[in-house]
Amino acid sequence: MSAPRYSNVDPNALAKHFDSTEAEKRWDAHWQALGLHRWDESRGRDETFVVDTPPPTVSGSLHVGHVFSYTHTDVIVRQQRMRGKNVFYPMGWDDNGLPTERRVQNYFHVRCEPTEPYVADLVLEEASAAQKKERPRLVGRKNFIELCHQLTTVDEQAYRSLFTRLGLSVDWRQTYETINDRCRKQAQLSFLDLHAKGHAYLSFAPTMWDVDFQTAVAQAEVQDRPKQGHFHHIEFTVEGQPDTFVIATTRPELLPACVGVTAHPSDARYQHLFGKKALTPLFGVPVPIFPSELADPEKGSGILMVCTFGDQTDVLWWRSEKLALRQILGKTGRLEPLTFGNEAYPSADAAAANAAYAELVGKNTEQAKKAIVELLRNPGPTGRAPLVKEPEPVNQAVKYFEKGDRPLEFLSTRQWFARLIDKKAELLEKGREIHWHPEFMATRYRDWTENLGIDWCLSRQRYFGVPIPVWFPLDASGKTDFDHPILPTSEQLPVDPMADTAPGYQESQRGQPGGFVGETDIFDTWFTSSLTPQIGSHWLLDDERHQKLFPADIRPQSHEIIRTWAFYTIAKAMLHEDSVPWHDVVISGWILDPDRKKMSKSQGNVITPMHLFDEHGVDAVRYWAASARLGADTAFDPQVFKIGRRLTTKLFNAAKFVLGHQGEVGPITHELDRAFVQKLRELVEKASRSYDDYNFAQALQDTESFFWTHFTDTFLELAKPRAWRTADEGQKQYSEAERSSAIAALRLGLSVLLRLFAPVLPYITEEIWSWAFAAESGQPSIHRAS
RNA sequence: GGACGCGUAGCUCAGUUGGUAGAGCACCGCCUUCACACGGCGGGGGUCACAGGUUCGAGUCCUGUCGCGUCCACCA
Repeated sequence: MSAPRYSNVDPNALAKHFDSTEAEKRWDAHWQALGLHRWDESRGRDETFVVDTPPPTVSGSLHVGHVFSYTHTDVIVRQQRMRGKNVFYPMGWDDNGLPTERRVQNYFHVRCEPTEPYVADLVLEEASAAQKKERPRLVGRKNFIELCHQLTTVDEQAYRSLFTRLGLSVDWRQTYETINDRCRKQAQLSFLDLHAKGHAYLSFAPTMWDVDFQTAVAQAEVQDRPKQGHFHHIEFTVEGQPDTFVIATTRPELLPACVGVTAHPSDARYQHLFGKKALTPLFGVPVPIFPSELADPEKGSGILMVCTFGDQTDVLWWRSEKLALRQILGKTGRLEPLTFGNEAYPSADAAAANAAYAELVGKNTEQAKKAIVELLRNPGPTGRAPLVKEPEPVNQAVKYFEKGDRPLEFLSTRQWFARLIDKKAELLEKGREIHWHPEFMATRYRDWTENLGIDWCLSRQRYFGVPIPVWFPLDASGKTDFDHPILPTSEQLPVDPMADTAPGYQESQRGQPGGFVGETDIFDTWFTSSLTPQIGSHWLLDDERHQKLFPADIRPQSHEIIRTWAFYTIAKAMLHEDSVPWHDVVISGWILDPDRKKMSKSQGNVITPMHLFDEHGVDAVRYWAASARLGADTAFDPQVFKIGRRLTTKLFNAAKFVLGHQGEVGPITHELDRAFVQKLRELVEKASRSYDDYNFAQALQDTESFFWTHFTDTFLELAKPRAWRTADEGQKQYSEAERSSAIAALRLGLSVLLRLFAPVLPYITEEIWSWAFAAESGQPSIHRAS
């Protein structure tokens, strides 16, 4: 048995300082040559670690928040790889949705018009200022998608170079764009599966509608914003009675859409009115007065009008009381032409009602509000003005589309939904099967799921996105038969029903009586995003691969999209395969600027990340990111980069010392050395436990603290005399055994600490590893050393 | 209005099952000794948001209050 060989370095041959930029390039190339980050598809599920990477929205803007959260994932991934796991770490680009749609429209000065035919050889450049003054060019959906590819390819490159520079150990062979053929196919397969299982349905029902984007929106895309409104106190009369009462409303313009009046059943002021009919002022429309527990006697006058539709509660009352549908608002948010005195809009005085409505028609809600207030100032049937006093300001919370500028309206439109309300119990159960990091984030999922009010509205009336793969037959009179949708086979996907012919028909039959029409709507972008685990695993396209990659191990994401991305992903996995999509969710916090505000582009406080790498070194930036606990918001603090930098420098210098000693390395026999090794062992156990719990911040802190306190400040100084083995001025002369024990302990300590630091500081640790340990261990990269 | 998180040194943050308050930065002083001045050694600095409670003992557990943040909430 030959003595093990040990490699040394000549400290004088090494650079005085660690050149991080040069090392980053060198080791990136090394890892690429080794294929270090590649997923090995031949290995089984149990030895594989699968990441459901968040596909960033490709819009060309990158900020330090990306650096922060993606580093968290990479630290976890690198640790798993060192544990011997076969890592599947893909990258997706989310180029499906409104941000891309807007950017492409702007850049090329085009508009998507699904009815436009496809132009095979369309070549467009960035539009000039002069071109942008003209009308935008109309292009078909397929051309629009191609333009999207053209533009996002550039953006993807920018993202990739940032992520590469950051040292993300992504397997770049596993990339996808959410709008590419395969993802569109998988989204449409998902729909076919939901439809076949009865989870997807078509409904003509009131849904939340954005009048600017002119599309339906889902509950998850809605946010409340404070808004100042005005209470308008309006007097109603009662049919066949002398009674009157006053309602308070912030939306007087919906008076023509009033279909009922309600108050709390125990409200003594109004009990005598229940069962009677009220007559609306100006329009003289008789509407039922009914009691409802949902009416709050404390709000306004305690009695209110129900309109189609002022808000979500109106929808509830409309359903439960089977009230009439009088929809005055059109999809553009303006009051549509209609006639009072017919069955839908009955009136005691049709002529007066139509005259009043003529003042409102064509106006938007704000304009109509002003106009109707003026009308209500005129004397009514009682001889008094229905507007009994001047409007009073009131603060209210109003629902907006998260990307919209005007309040949402409730319109009755045709939409596709996925059934979720009746599956809350199962959804909650799946949420409990998943481990949330930090744990309290599970509450957000639970609360959202428990309070879900409406099914998932899947359809959007937009142009760019994944088309809903459905056609409808037209009957002999040319009327659309929505009850018998025509679906493609899975082999035909992806399809665009506006461009592709319905199965069993000729293209010439499009729009003709007895022919067909294509569904114009596209999917909610979350419909595709909620499939990222299945997109990674090639669900329904490659069964063997799917078995090896699904469910995934971790889903990294931020907390504000628990109700959307996490929720819908859980819902999809449950509906499709009755499975969880992943076992663990790791939630990164936000980066706050020094004033504790969230960094965002719109607030102009974004710090672009690239220069941080040049200035501090990638390892130092990663150190900053990894110092933050999962779920905790962190202030942007350049001071922490400096600490990270100091750590890499110290590692560099300590390694120079430890590995600079020539000669044999003996067994660890000295008492001091054995004590050190014992402490080292305890550190490894503790840090490993932390890493296993995805608590890398704790592992880093413990390792760092040990490194400074026990290694450099204490043990290294204690071991120095023996390592040098000098006998200056009467000092003790150490034996060869004492010397070689010290060297062995120092090398062991360094090698262990390097490996504990490696997930966070991949470059400096790889650099030092290469000096000696790579040759000794036969493992050319520390990132595979266990 | 509800839920969740946070509140510890001037700043950024740790504080495991309760057991005498910690680190780094910043500040002050000393030291160029052969891994490192991108260092080392030493020092000052805190009513642990506030008020009660449990306990021999509370930064830690319980209750309440205040402040900050996030998410949610039926627009009268």
